[in-house]
Amino acid sequence: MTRTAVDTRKNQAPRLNRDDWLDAAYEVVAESGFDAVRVLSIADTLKVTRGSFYWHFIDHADLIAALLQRWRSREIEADKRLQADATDDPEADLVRLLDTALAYGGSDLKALRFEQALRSLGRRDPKAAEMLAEVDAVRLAVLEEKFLRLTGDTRTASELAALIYLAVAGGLQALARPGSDDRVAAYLRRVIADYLIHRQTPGSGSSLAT
Amino acid sequence: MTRTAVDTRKNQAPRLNRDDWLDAAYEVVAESGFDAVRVLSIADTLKVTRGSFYWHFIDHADLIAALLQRWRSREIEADKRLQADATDDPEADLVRLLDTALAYGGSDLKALRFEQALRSLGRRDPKAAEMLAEVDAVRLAVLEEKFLRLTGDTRTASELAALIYLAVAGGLQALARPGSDDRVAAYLRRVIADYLIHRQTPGSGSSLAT
DNA sequence: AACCCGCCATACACTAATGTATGGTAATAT
DNA sequence: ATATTACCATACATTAGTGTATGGCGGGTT
Repeated sequence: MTRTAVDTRKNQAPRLNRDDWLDAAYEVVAESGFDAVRVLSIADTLKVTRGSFYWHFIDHADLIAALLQRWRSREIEADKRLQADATDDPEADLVRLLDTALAYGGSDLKALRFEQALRSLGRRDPKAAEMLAEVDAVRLAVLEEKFLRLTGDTRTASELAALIYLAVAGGLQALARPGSDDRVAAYLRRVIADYLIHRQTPGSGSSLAT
Repeated sequence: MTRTAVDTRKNQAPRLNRDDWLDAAYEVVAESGFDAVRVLSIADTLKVTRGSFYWHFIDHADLIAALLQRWRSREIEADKRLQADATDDPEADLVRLLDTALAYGGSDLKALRFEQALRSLGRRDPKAAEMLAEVDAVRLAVLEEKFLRLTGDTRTASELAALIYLAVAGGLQALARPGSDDRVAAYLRRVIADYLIHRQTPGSGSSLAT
């Protein structure tokens, strides 16, 4: 939302670039969904007119498409970084991945809501659906590899990977709701870790009902 | 989408009632979300003008509110029916609930997409969020009761109930995507049943990768 | 100093969508 | 038969939003 462009013009508001508009649109999507992206209202928040928009973008569709592409490339980049942090303990790696995903819901709530809005869009827009499938596949592959090294069985690995991904997806959906606090995230983290990663009856940790 | 009102007018299109409009709006929501609900376009599909709409509804907001309320009452009713079908075998009941939920995604895809759209709306609209929380609580209570009788432990029951609910929510999200077939539903059904209800390493059933 | 270019403002045309006011018509009640 | 009611059509006013055409202005270039 802050204008990132370096600008040498003295005592004047810095001029905008394409990313500034994308950042602002990102905010709107995270808060109100893709259908709420209005060129005019974004221009207002950026303190410019639509003349700026139609300089940086062809039209409204161009903005949405650029937003989707930027999201995909960033997500795939993030996944590569996660894979680089792998250790020789797949179980610990899985817990770490789980923590990242759920903290993703705690700290970077904006990114979470953006993805939820994107999934909502994916039910109508084939391009969005395709990008979601792509990113999902990359994430699933990471989980699958960990579970394979953990269990030794291909099918069990793919099933546990799918299951934990679904549970986290459902959990993040719950976390995206306004009013859910950090205790919910902690609860989810422990339950998923106990039942799906360690796969044993939980013995420690705090319940939600305290 | 078909006009349900009985009408004695000879050789003429039957006139509409409030529910006919709600049905048509329901379709739109399931296909394109709440933001796509347009009075004019619905009037077109119903082969009437907006004069009809503003007879049955105060305004656009009235339509949305009525749609939400009808959904809630129907969901709670459905839940009561499910509870009435309970047997003395909680494990079998759980599997049956799971089947219903996932077939819900297979057969009544419309209802599934409507709920997804509603969850998307719930992130902005407090009324929608409240209704979702209400229905979620009712569903969770059913699951929890089954798991309690199955495991004997209160905390384990609540945790397993939450986990299965999240997994199903995530699974339904995957099922709502265009292009997912029945094999996905069957896969989810077996994986969730094996790992969360029976809680044992799966031995039978078909993998997705065939 | 004149010029050009990147970025934005302004004004206009156009479309889509909501809501309102009013009249019409078939069925029903009186 | 007339009146009333329920339901809908028509026409209008209004607003919001997109896109386009053009002009302006600062800043770097030659």
